[in-house]
Amino acid sequence: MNPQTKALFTARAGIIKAMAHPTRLFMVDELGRGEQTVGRLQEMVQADMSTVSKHLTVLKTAGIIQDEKRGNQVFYSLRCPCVLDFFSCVESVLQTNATITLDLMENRS
Amino acid sequence: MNPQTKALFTARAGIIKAMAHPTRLFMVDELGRGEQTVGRLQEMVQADMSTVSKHLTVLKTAGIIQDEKRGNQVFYSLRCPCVLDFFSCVESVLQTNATITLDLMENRS
DNA sequence: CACCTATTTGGCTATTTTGCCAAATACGCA
DNA sequence: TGCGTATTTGGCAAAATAGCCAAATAGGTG
Repeated sequence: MNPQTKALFTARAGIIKAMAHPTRLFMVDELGRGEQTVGRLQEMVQADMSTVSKHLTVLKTAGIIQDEKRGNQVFYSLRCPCVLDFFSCVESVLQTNATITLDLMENRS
Repeated sequence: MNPQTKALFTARAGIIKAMAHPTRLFMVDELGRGEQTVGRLQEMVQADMSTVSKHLTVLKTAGIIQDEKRGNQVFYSLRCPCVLDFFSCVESVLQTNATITLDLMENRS
């Protein structure tokens, strides 16, 4: 990998890494249904408010979500909704994994 | 997040996390062009053979790639080629990020 | 079997990531 | 200005990840 290729894949991996956490993935999924405040998201994921805020910062820094302050609160929304497309592939990988697991349990190929 | 939802998103994040590394992402991209041996991949990424092997194990454990031993060597290939679809969205996020950056530099909205 | 090539595994340190608490900041309102 | 609510930031300890070396394993061949 030459330096440019490496830089390219590091940048790409950065986007993916931002989604690579259960809480952040959940929030992306949730934001796919529309904007939410930090407080609402915190209720849903049941973690410390500061933890939620930091996760949101990670997603925002990656360019996946954006924020808008309105009055007292901050509304987050997806900036690139195409990230929702990840889910269908992820599901199919999980599906395949599950199928193989069953095959093994039942002594099939 | 109830326990089941949490388990679901942890599983989903696991797949994504496996791709969230420059070297692994590069290898997935490369495998999108066809199977490769560990040695060939190592030449391309220029890392220690054991490092490459471990990265491949991560991808394999996640169910993204599969291996097949033929004679002396091990051939890896994509198990779920849909992961290649990630790239187009990732590119569009990077593109959007770059655009915004330019806007900022030029004092536009 | 002895040797060579290809790959994986064990082990260890350095680095990064998480998540909590406490403190700071921002905003609206009396 | 002082107070209450919403959110971010600083700091830190625990956990997870990355990458290297050395050693082990597996296959092929003379």
